[in-house]
Amino acid sequence: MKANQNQFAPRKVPQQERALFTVDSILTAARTIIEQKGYEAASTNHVADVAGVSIGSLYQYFPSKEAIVAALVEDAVLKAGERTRKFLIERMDAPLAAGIREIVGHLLEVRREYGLIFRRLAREVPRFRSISGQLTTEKYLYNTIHAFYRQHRDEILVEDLETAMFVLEHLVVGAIDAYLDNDAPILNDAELVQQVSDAVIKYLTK
Amino acid sequence: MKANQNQFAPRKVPQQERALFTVDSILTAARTIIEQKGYEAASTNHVADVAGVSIGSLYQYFPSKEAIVAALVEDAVLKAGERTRKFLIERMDAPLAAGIREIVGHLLEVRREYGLIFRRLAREVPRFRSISGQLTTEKYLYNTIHAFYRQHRDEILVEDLETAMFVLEHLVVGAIDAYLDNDAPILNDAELVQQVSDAVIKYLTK
DNA sequence: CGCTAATGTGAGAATTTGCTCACATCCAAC
DNA sequence: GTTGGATGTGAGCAAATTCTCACATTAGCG
Repeated sequence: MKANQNQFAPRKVPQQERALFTVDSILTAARTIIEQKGYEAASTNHVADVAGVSIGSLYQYFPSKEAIVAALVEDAVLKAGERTRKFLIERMDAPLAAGIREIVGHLLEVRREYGLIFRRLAREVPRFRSISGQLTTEKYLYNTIHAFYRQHRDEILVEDLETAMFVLEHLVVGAIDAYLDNDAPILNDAELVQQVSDAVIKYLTK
Repeated sequence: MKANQNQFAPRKVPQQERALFTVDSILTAARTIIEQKGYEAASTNHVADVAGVSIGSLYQYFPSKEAIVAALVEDAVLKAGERTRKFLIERMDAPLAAGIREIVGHLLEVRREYGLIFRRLAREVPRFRSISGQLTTEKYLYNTIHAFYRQHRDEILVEDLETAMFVLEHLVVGAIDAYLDNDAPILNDAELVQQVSDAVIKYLTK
């Protein structure tokens, strides 16, 4: 029995170029619709319509609606994760305060680009909460950030670094997401990064 | 023309006691289902079923599925808001640090009780984002919290209090919501309140 | 009791959803 | 050019969903 066949695995791997284009159109359409109107609005027929392909083509490559979403999440997690990982490694030797400011700024960028997918899908669809809960950029990068903090362990006054990291992670992401969600923000990117970084730095070192 | 008739307004106001009970059953059922299985699972038939009333009764009092949800949101906003407002007024003269710790603790309680409704509905259903975006407990209480901070203006080093409040609000709520969402938290209530309060206090006063 | 309005019922109409399948078209290799 | 597999199509099925409506039941009141 092939019980191990991932239920989200693509049905067919595109081999010709036009097939690749089809798959890409579907993913892009799905992402656009979900970002703009939410998961509910992303019916398979609508996705196929926006993608400019027939519903049949859609089901040729994706076994179910959820498989499309799973592909989106996976893509976002991988890309955002990899990008942040590289960024962090480059900054590994930066001074604590400057490093934190850069990291927060970078996180804002990444959340702006991929955040909607994470937020919408991870929270709207309970089913995906577990996926992104385990794979969310932050957890994926736990080790890297942990390493950065350990690098500056002597400057950090907080006793329990693990607990602090949990709080910090959600403090930062919470503020960034709220800022991005806000239609009429009372501050701009630079100010947000400044304030959030300040809070993090003070929390860790004072 | 009655164009101003709220699209979420109840169709009929219950007058007899059994009708009140019916309405209440519907709201309770809807709330339970949404909290446990999310918005998608709360089909009108299912809600009526769980409530123990017929689908016809449901539509006698609520013009649409969204009207039920709107009623839930409104109720949560009002109750949570009023509760927090009273709490804050009582604490208005508390010392800054102690006051903040109590406020964060209170916010954790309130979010635990009503947060699922806010989070699920506000984020899952784009349509309700605007409602709760304007009515969310925090904004509703903006003035009260602002007054508390002004009470301690001399201890607070942050220059722009409005900006700081925006950041703080989402910092705190972000961390609390993440904590409540987390299935296997690495800290407990007291520790969370302690850490979050610490961050707030340091951010404001150092 | 008898009457009326309030309340409750649930089959099913109308629509939407995810998804299939029989068929048409395209491409690459010989 | 022919052939076979890869790709694309869209009518339409089955199930689910929102909501209506004609009717049944109940409560309150003279």
